[in-house]
Amino acid sequence: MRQLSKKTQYSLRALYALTRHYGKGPTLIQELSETETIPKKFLEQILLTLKGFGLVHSKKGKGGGYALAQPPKLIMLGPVVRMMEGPLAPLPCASETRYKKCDECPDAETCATRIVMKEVRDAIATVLDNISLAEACRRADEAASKKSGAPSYEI
Amino acid sequence: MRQLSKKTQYSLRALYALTRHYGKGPTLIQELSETETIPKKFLEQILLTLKGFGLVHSKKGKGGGYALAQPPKLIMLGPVVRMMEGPLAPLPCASETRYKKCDECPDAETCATRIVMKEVRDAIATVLDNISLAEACRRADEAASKKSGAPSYEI
DNA sequence: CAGAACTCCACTGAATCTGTCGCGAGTATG
DNA sequence: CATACTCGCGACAGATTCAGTGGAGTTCTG
Repeated sequence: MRQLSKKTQYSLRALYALTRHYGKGPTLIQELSETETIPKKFLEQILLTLKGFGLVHSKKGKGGGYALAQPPKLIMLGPVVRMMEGPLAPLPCASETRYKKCDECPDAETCATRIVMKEVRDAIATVLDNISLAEACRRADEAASKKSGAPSYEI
Repeated sequence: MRQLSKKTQYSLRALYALTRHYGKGPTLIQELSETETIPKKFLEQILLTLKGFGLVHSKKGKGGGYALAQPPKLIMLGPVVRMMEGPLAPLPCASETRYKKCDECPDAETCATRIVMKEVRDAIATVLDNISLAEACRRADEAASKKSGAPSYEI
């Protein structure tokens, strides 16, 4: 399947950073850009998009910056990926959220490709719609602590 | 996730057609192109690629054409998609078959994105590596007979 | 008001996708 | 051998998308 775009990768990385910073006030684009090594202007664009979807909110002026609009437990990865990449399904005609008839096959119901890709979509959605930002960060921390041998720490 | 390319869609359609024709001698590019409405020259290119991977074989001259190189039961969709699209994983660093370190994250083992996308990859692979061409065609036929047998809603 | 920070829109260079063109090469048949 | 029939192969081109840049503008705090 095709790679996730940089935009999505950066989005996720930025959101993880915001998750770790949740409850501690807004974070500067500048800061996110540096800690996550994301081109600043590109990140700006991305955060703007995320804001458009209501995932984060921003504050202008001194003391401003970006913060998650909801607790990280409530933000699932599925919607985030959908925002940046479009439907999860490998084909529009296999999408649940944004179905679009494909002009190729005369009959969608009996199209073998569609049937299979619908299953793929469901598999992907099951994973992404059941992991929250908080959970993803927790797993990363878990992996880190397992690696270093040190006990875990909570979010 | 990003859409399947036309190339992959056409590949699958062509392979389904060859599956249905399996054991009945070679099929002409011309014929495949017409019945599946795929641009002929493009299809030619695609079949050549598939041949390169050993999935089909061809015969030139009169009475020539293309045919599956193996029984359709033995050809899984996973490898086909991998041939045309590259790794199934949404990120190279989450790929099993073609792992490639991503330059972004300093530590692959504790990268949250990678951990999640590895799960996505596994989910996709589970679906695609367990459905053969034969099985996919069977399901489509099943859907077709169910449709004609039990009256359902028309589009 | 000054300055910090986000907002918005346009633009560009590179890559990839989706084909198309033309001729060449191999094979069967009479 | 001649001929018709098929695939083989390399180059090329238009459209679209990606990834990133630039610059002017707006809003908020002190």
